[in-house]
Amino acid sequence: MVNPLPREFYNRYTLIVARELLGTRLVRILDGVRLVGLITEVEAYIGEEDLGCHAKSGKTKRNAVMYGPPGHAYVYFTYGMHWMLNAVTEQTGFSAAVLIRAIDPVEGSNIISARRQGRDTLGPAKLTQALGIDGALNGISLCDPDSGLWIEAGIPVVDNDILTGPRVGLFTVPEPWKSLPWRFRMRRR
DNA sequence: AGCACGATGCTCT
DNA sequence: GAGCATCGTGCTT
Repeated sequence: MVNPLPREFYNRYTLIVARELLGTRLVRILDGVRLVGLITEVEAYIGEEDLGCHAKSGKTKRNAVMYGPPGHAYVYFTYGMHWMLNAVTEQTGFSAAVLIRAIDPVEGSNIISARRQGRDTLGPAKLTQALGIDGALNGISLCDPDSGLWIEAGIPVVDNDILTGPRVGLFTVPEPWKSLPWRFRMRRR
């Protein structure tokens, strides 16, 4: 079954998309094998006004994908060794995205676990490493299965099972951006 | 369970 | 040259 969320899903206010991405299924075809994880934690990054967002200084070579159409993957490299996966949101020309921060493996768990050498997939760089996501996927469409990476509908998540809080790792970002509750995660069992 | 730290290289000023 | 939307290890409590 291959049924990616449609582009219109992503073409909405980023906080709505972020909230609704919780509980969806992140699907990766790696070496012909299907690896799937439930998305359990995300963060919203919204436009040039948001001083925590990569677009805060305008369009650059790195962040260009965020200015493009919604429903594409914005994958960037940081800390000298880590790849981060984002889903581009809102209309073309507006720079916004949702960072995928954690997944719960539900298909191909054995392979995911092996790729992680037994460690977890709760962290933005951990899940990209687990699923073999890197810069080669920057800019691909999340609405086209041929890309080898997409997001499908998953399980329903009620508000009561969601925790919000400030985004992680924005050490030098000024207020109020540093503390806005733009991180969403599913309550741990 | 929590904190400190080093790894490591790309991007933008 | 500074600054990173981080992770794993190793040490302390």
